[in-house]
Amino acid sequence: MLKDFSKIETFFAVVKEKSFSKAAQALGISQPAVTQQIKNIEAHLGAPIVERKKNGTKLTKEGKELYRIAKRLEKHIQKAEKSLADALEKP
Amino acid sequence: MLKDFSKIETFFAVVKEKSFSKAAQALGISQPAVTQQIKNIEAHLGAPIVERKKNGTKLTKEGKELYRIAKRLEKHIQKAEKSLADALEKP
DNA sequence: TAAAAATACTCCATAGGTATTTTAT
DNA sequence: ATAAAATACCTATGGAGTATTTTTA
Repeated sequence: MLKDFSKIETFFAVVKEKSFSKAAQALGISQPAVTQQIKNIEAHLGAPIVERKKNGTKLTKEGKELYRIAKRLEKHIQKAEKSLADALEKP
Repeated sequence: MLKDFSKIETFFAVVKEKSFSKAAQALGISQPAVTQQIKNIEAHLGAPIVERKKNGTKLTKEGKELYRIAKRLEKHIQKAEKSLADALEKP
């Protein structure tokens, strides 16, 4: 699941924007695409991760756990990407 | 790049098996699929990562760097997956 | 009733398959 | 000569788009 991290970034955008449509705008994709990716994640986890409200979205308990864990992993990925870039571009 | 880690796992299989066709067998996919994924990675990095020999494969300098960095990241991903599973299944 | 999300399709890109050719020992 | 990788081609799946309908504050 966390292996295809690009889907998780859609989730991050939803959390940040507190809205599916604003997340879509921020990501430059359509709102249904955001809906679909969030649904994919929820199907995979077997639990809803965000409550959809008209005024905004709110994370469920599971959503909060995912956020916490995925944010931590994101840092490691970024560090690894940087290590790789350094290793390949320096010599 | 490291965000879609499943491709990297094909690379790991090639390293472990020292062969594209054996890696394919181990992964349950075809040999051309392995070739394609390795080529994708090489195109992305702008450098070859494995030398293809009839008797076996050998990592290039860049391949060794990728291996080292990706293996490290793999541990973090596994830890994150476990944390997630624990967080969702325990309550 | 007016926004935001969900649904229903359609389309396209990419991953993977089979068959075959090329390469290196 | 033979085993392994590359190439050529085809297919299918999944991600994303547009249009529309359903929610909920």
